[in-house]
Amino acid sequence: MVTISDIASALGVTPSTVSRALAGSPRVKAETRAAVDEMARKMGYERNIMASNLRKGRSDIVGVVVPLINREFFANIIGGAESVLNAAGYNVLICQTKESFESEVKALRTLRNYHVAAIMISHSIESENGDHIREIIGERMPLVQFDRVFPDLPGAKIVGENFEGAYKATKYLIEQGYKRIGTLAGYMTCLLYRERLEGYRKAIEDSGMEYDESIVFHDTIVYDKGRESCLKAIDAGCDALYSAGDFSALGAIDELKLHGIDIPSRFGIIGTANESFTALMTPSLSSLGQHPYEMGQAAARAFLEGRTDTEVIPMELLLRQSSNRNNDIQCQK
Amino acid sequence: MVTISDIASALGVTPSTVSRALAGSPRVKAETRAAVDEMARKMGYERNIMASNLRKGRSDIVGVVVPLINREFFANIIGGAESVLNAAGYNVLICQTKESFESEVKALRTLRNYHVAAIMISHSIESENGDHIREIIGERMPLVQFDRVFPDLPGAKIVGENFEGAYKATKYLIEQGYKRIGTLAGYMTCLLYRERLEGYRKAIEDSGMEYDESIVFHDTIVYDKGRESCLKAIDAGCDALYSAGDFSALGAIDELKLHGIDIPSRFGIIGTANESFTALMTPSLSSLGQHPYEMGQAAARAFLEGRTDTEVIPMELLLRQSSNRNNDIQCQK
DNA sequence: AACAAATATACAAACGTTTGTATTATTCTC
DNA sequence: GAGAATAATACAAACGTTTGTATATTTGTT
Repeated sequence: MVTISDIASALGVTPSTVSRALAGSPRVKAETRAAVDEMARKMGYERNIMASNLRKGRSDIVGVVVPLINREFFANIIGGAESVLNAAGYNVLICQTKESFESEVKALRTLRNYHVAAIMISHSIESENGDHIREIIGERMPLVQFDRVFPDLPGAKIVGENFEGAYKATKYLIEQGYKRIGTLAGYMTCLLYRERLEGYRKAIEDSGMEYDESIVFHDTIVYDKGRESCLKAIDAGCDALYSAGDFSALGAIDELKLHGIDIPSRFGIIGTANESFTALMTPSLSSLGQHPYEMGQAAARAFLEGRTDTEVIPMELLLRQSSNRNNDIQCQK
Repeated sequence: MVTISDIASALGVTPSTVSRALAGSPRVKAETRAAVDEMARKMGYERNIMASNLRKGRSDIVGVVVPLINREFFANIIGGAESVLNAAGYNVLICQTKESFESEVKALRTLRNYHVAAIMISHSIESENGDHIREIIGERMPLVQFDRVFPDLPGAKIVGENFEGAYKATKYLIEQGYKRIGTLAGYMTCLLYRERLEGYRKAIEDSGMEYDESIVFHDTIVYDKGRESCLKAIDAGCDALYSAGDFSALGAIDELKLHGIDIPSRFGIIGTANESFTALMTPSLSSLGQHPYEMGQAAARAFLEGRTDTEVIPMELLLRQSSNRNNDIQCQK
């Protein structure tokens, strides 16, 4: 590996001059800089980032911790964050926790050992509070939380418009004439699911219906749970569901198909997250879309600008067949 | 930040002893080691990986370069690689090229500057050969290529069973009684698409059909191209397509629906990659499934074991509705 | 008890940068 | 052309580890 010292001795100058030349410092003469650049190119020099970071006492790595990397939602968040961070000269180290608390602790430790420039995290389902995060990253490391956030932690937060979104989705089901609307509500340890549930509740109550605990299905976010809870919902006389996730909505649809219950004429359903399969299935699944790419960008910008406020990213109700009882919309992709 | 020197002075020993104690070296007395561990824990010490790596002249980061992170196929490869690498004490730095040659060069440079332990790459579509890879990473950096590989580069290669897979898929369409089978063939700059095309060709010729260039559609791997080429295929009298990708197959299906051509009775289609939407759409799309998770694991193991051979991962034909003309299979998920 | 062998720790250099300070070379002013 | 001001470069320490060698301590042998 060729170092700045190699370049320095090749040119008969000192490493410090080479370092400054490569950094474009005005303290080195233009012709010297040119000579250094030329020699660096010729010798195939590439700066050792570790050494550089060590000396500078900082890193150009931003650590991103997500529950699952193969969820489109998170993959797109990472993509958005990456685009902004790369442009600002940062690299992204991705850790996935697979929804495990233990993995999350391990990931945070690793990132801390790298002395990363910042940590961006969406916590795992198993994490009930942010104590471990606070404890591991300390006071000085910039922290940005996105999507799943612990409100009591310091630092910026980028969240979806969960309350309003769930309100809109539920309201829409009501307007379509569905009479008994349940919800697949997700994990109550996560603020965002609590908010969605509140939005659902408000919509129900605002339209004079009764909020009925017996058709609120908790912890329902994966496919199997969706099927299971849908069966209970059918038995409880529901004719619609607002699901706080797309995968549970998918399970519900398969369960409905199994029972020969037509969607959307006899049963309506709206999911959340706008995973790409929602548009492709039959019937296509209406979904409360997030904007993950923008969310990732916002998280990155919050770090770059040193902000510590909470930013709310709008959610958009994407209407497809699964909730189109009155057949009054053109189905979009 | 607390360093080994802090621990050392707190205990009245030298940093070297602390370093050895923490590394579990037999050169330090058991009680000293215990004291050091205790003090490290008490002071909240975490090793500075940058300094460690710099001194040791090596890194515990493995760089993974993929075209797109939000493709399930690649996300699962990353997941597989990560599981093996994490267990071996490595961390994974992910770069996505978005199919751009320029980004690929930049990513490789970055990883080289980090002096990563190894580079695992699936090259972008724009990369026509591996010269830039060879040039940037030099002789000494371990290289593992997966899925999209340049055969002339040194190092391990993990590839799908492309020829056999495409052969199987095409053969199956023939056995279902389709008479004029075209192919959405992908990019001929990629070896894997050339191999799939060869498999298709062999299957066609083996069954006494004529290999017809006019129904081989190149560069067809994204949705829009799939639609476009499918239209041409219809005009050319095709009644089936083997698509080297799932997204192009999806486009084709939408085009067929638009023309009211029933699938699978009047037109059969099989895609490749087993993206999860294939099982969810209607009609569900038969697909030549890869095993990306296993592929990622294999790539990681090839690096860990220092292998430089080529490993072939089987492909599995997943039969669903889109090719089920004779209605002779139970549709699986 | 004296010496060798072993064990345990200390010393110091090194990894490749960056950067504050010191030194030398150049330009300007009168 | 002497002195001041400025520009350009050199020197050296530092970032936090690791590790080869040297030193000090303990143990074992006769």
